[in-house]
Amino acid sequence: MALSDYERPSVTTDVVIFTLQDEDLQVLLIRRKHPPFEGMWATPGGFVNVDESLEEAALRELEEETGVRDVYLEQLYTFGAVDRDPRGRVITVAYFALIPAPDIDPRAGSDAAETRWWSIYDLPPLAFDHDAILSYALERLRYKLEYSAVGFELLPETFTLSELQAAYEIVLGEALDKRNFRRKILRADVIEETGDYRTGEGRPARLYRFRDDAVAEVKARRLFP
Amino acid sequence: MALSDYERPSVTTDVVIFTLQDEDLQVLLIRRKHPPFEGMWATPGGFVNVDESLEEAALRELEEETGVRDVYLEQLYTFGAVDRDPRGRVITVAYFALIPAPDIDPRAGSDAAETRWWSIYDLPPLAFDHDAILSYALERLRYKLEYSAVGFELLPETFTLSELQAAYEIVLGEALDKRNFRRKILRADVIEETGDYRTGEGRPARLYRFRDDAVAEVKARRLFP
DNA sequence: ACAAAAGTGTTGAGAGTACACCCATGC
DNA sequence: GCATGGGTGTACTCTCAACACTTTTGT
Repeated sequence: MALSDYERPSVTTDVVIFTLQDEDLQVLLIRRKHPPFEGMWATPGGFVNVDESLEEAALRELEEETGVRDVYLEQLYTFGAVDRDPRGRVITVAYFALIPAPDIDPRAGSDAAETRWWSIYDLPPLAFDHDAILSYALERLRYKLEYSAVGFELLPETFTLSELQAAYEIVLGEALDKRNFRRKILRADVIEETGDYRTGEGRPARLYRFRDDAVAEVKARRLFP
Repeated sequence: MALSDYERPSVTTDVVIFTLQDEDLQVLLIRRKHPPFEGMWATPGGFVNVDESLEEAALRELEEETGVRDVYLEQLYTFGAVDRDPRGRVITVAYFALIPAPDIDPRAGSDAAETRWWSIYDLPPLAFDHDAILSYALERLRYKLEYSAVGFELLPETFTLSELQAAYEIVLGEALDKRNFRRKILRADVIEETGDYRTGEGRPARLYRFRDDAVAEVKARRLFP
């Protein structure tokens, strides 16, 4: 049985790139300047070369569009409906990336008329099945935020507890109690003081950093014992 | 940009098929009768046709090997390392399936010299990266068991609480407290009595069934409030 | 002095965990 | 009547959730 006996689908990766900006959770989208879906918006993505892994392809897309490397990247899901691309059979392996706000440097991609950030809560018309990809990415991000420490990937290296809490509130879409938040995160032992303070209006705030050696997954509450 | 401008990888689905049998968690494997990895064991899988979705391909593989339909099937992960298949670039979308013990009917597949069940805890040498696929599948199954109700998919339609507890113990690989298990599962309100009893040695046991309308996900304990 | 944001404790409710004996049936 | 598996309750600990005032700085 030779591999060449089969008609092959095309394989792409799409990367949902999240960041926090303007007190909002935003994603990077590219306006398509060719049919199909001309003028609609899409997540950065492209074909997987035969000599690169899926993750390498996703990282390449990410760097092409944002210039960033070494960011959080996680495989999300593989979308493979027969008719998801009218040009032919295209299977896409979706990833999501989290980048800290200051590292932003969007660039116009080769097949894009325009590249910009959009609020995840207020999206333009999307090409292909990218609405499903984005809503699943948001669901996964919220879920992971609740039982792991991915939230730090959206913040700069040092941050105040108020900034951290605001990040969680933006992503989760709900207000959190300040005292409970602080007690819980400090007890989780995943951050440490830098010793510095951030000044501004009001009382200066202690700065913290994420502890790289922290064990940041918490056991889920079991439905069954 | 035409789709044909790109050299395409091949795409397969592999299905990790779990069942409970002989007080053990088992997976269905096929002995390869052609190179590469001739004589080693592999999960059922095959190429995705251009006119079927990924899930349809996985269901087709599942039915070809076991004859079962309408079982629990969930996408696991997509494995896309460049060198995972020595014959060329093959990306595989892995699924896992849970089937109740009585529905077992393994059949010899076209490219298999032998098909049989193996304990997930005592596996033969595996082809490709199927050891990684199986260990990830077990991890995911255990994880889902703890916060959802997938465990019922491994049992027949009616079951006793002792049978349910034994299923959980086999999958999780640890003993559970009988009183706590019963209290928690009954309070979760996901099963109901059928009114019948199973007789045998000892006192007859109440039979239960899964409530289809049950809300079977429990909120994970949050790391952060 | 006042505006603005940082920081700090307690209490009540619910869930988890550990643990040992009686019950109903078949033989 | 005894062997076998089914079925039951309580006490302690820990985590969660709700809730308001004081502290430190800049202007």
